[in-house]
Amino acid sequence: MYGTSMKKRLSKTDWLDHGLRTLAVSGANSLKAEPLSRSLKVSRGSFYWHFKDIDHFQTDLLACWKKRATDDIIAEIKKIDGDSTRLAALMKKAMRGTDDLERAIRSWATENSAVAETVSIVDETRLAYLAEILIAAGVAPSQVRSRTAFIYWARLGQIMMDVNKTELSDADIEGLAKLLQS
Amino acid sequence: MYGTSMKKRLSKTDWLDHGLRTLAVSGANSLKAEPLSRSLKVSRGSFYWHFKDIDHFQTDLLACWKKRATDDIIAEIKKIDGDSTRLAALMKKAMRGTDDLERAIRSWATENSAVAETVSIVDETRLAYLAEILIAAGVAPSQVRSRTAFIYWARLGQIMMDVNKTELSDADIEGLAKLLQS
DNA sequence: TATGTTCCATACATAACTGTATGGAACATA
DNA sequence: TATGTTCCATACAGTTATGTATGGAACATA
Repeated sequence: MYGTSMKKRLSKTDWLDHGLRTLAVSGANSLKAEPLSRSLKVSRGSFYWHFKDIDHFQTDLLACWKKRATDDIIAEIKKIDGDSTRLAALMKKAMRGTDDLERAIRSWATENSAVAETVSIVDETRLAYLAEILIAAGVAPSQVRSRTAFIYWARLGQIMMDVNKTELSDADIEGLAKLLQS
Repeated sequence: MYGTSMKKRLSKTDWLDHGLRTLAVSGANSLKAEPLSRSLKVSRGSFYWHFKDIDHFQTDLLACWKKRATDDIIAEIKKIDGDSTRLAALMKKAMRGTDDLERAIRSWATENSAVAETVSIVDETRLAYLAEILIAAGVAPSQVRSRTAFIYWARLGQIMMDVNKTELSDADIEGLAKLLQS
């Protein structure tokens, strides 16, 4: 039992999971029937049984990511009561490390308008959540919109930078958070 | 005399200019000999006369962008004396609008390590420039690194967002700049 | 206008991927 | 174990790209 599972036959979900992994690791250019089949050690017959064509596969994949991203936000919102209302706490969790899948999705969105559309919707959800945090932190209403955008952009940009040479320390984040909620 | 120039024969520079335009408009996936030749209304014979192969073309294209990006920074630095030393002034110029070429380059870098390498170098140059601005603005040395990174990330993230639904007003930027140089 | 250089068209061989059609294997269940 | 359903392999046709080889057009200059 080496590798990832020893199942003989694949489900649609198997394909989509593998698709998301591939997207994160190799980018949207690798979302093709032939290479995907190879890496799953099956023929394209399997792919074309589960999906009508590449477009449908990518559409399903995108929906899969959207649901996942949205669920994550909802889970975060449910935790808003104690600690996480503080901006610094959120930033210490979110403003660090890499996110290959997010980065790949962003890159994909640059060349695919359907992806861009979905990404835009997810952005709205996240921005709304972040705005709530700022409001709860007591940021003046007139400042909420711009600061929310600024923080969100910053995380995005951080994700797009290849290596994170500039890892933020706790003190760094506390300093920034203090500014941004003043 | 319609369209872009009526020259009969193309130079290497013509090809590279067209490459950068294509990159900005259609993304790195369109940097292929066949489509590029089509849109220039010549055969691939022209392409393969000027460039050994696709890799060499892309390498030249990347060098072209790097030089341009670096020159831009140098030009900015030369202007540091009056107005531009103020962070707000810089942000009013830089933190607005779209930048399709930059966005396409970033997306490209996600899937091509050579591109990522070059982008990383350009990032360093820009970050160093931005840090100078913050220092000149009187930001405490201990805060310079994290705030520089934060601002740079924010511009990057802004570029990666498809439409700029959240355009910053002068007041927004002045507010943010005031925070970030305090 | 003759000539060498620069640039391009065309034809060919090769590779990777798409999508379809068809037969058959694997599986669950009666 | 018989049977219908689910899943996959294989073979084929078509598309789009790469890179090379070769001949010839366009150009500058003597």
